[in-house]
Amino acid sequence: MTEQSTERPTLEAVAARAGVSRATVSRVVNGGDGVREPLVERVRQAVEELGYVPNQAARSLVTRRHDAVAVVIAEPETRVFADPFFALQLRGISKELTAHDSQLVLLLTEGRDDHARVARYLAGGHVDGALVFSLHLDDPLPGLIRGVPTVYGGRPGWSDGSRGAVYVDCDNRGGAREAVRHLVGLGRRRIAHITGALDQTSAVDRLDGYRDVMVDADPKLIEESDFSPAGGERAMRELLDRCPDLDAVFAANDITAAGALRVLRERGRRVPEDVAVIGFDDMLPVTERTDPPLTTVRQDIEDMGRLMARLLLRGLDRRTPGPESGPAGTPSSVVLPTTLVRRASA
Amino acid sequence: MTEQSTERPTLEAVAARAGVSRATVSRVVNGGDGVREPLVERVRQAVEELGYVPNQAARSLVTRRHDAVAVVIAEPETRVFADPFFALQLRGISKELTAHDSQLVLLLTEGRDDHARVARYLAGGHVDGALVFSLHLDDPLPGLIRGVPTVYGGRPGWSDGSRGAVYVDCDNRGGAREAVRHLVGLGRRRIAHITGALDQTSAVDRLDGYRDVMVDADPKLIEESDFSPAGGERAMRELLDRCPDLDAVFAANDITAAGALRVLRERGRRVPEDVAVIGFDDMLPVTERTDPPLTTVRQDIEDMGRLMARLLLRGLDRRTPGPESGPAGTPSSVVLPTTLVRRASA
DNA sequence: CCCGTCGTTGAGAGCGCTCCCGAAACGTTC
DNA sequence: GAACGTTTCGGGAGCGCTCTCAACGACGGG
Repeated sequence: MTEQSTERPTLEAVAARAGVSRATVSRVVNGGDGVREPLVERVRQAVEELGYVPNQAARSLVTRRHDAVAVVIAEPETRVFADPFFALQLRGISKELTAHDSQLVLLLTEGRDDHARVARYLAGGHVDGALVFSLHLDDPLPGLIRGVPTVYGGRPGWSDGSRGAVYVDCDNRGGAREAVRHLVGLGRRRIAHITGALDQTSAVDRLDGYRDVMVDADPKLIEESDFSPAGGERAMRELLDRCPDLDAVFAANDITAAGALRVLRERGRRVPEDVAVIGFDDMLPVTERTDPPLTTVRQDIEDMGRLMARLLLRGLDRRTPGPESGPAGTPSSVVLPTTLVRRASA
Repeated sequence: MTEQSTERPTLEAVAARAGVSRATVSRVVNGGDGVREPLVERVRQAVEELGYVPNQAARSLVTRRHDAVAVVIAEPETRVFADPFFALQLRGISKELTAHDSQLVLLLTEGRDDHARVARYLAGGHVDGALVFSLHLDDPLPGLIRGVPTVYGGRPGWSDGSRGAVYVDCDNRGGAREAVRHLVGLGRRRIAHITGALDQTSAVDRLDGYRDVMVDADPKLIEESDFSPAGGERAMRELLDRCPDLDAVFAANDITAAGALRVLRERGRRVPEDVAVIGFDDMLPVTERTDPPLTTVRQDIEDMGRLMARLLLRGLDRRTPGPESGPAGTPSSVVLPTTLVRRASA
């Protein structure tokens, strides 16, 4: 490991070199308003020569800002690693934070009762805000988060109507409706649905969308699953046994659909001739590699991440100016549209 | 967004409440050595009552420690999201850091020339150390990192012999040897190899391992690829066209192997009867879902992450005690063993 | 009985920065 | 030309913490 470099220069050192006061250097470093041009130049040069970098610790000690936000991923392992969902979202978040010179502190919960640790960290005031992925109805985390501006990824599912929580989600219900309508448009009548894990609002919303179109659907056409490939396979087998006459399947996400496709092939059903299949998410590595390529409902996951970060940062900015900028400053939730991507499977 | 909570208590406040000095409270908060038991108790209670949490900024200002390490992922998008490699490694790192009360600051590079930003951040002394994934031979990042203890994920590939860099890697070469030997043991003679991206040491090492066993291999049996599913498909087609008599394939990783399997099926070759296939990594979501299930070389990715963090933290501890603990304190690189996991494909 | 020693506590300096405020320099206006 | 803004800059306090050092008893040995 490389050795620690020599002593880092301080504001004081820069001031001395530029022949000005600490205060002036500080002003220049923070934008340079109210400092005359020649001085600005002199200070800039001194900063350059000494390779000065502000000490963030000293800075946050007085400003009480940290230029850092926490990203909390409180999912059980399964989903996090089964599909690149979070990776994409992180990418979006990272881009937005970088653009605002903020750092990303990643908190992964380890096991069931690790929430307290995360809550304590957030309460400790080490970050300016938090982006929380907590899509499960029974998740205790939201209740534990106090005193930290928070934006949720996906509509949180607590019972008392998401009491003013800010979240970013995609139009799960609308997207599901569009998918099922498309199947109807193809002349399919026995359209099955493999649900996601119903302790997540996304799964519930997609099911609702399905029901919106299939108002008098045969309940036997609905099989509960869990967003996993194995779950998709299981559900597909179940459905085929129960309703051999089904002619279409709307799966709650792509990897579930991929599992369904495997079972359909195994059972000798042709896709899309015998059974049309539609997924959800449009995870490219999945949808483009299935056989046949998967028709699906696209949501722009990276964009959701970016938007979450933007909402949070905006809320943070709002609390700086003026005394009590009021609730007008708090941003509200956003629901992003989805689009149907037609490939070969439906 | 929830409102910021009220003013946080300071050391001073705790001291006042416990009727002791700031120094004593500090001692108790940091372990309590050299403070008599009754006082410790009184302070502990005051801390509890006020809900005191140390201000990390103030603390690092004087200690120059941050209890945070940066994780730098400088991969182009493709690989990061194609397989859950980094997600698993992050999990391992996170576990180890959590156990040492350190935070994880995630830095994703955005695009080609974002290295400077990362280098600047690391040089800024905001973190105690860095874990860097930079597996490409031409990556400028390692050269830019100065003055921050760093552990690399995967053997860095710079030309001048990894000048003392500390890294954690798996035994790519040995694992490849074992895989190819296994194929030989199955009686296969025309064993092809689909390489990974050869600007990464892991790909080079696996190729070397293949060559170790196939000392006089027909060069036509080696096809260069890039670790991607699409690349695997392309390479497999190429190989089948060039060497129709091949009876086995060792692919540089699992998703490449999955691509190869698709092409083999498409071309009517039975696996493993006509062509045996082995992958590398043992990414469960991939290997267990291919048809047939994939024989592969397992590396414990999460463990690699954990080990990287442990190495870094150990190096950090070493620099605290005594004046000049010397180079004996610097940890050295680790190469983890691999194991062959037999499934149906070979 | 005095003095050195040890263990325990508190006072105070200072980490590097921001920001308030007052001084200085420079117009502007009547 | 005096009185009064208006910038522009520096002085200095202080953010919350750690850590050195001195003070202070208690205690045992000479």
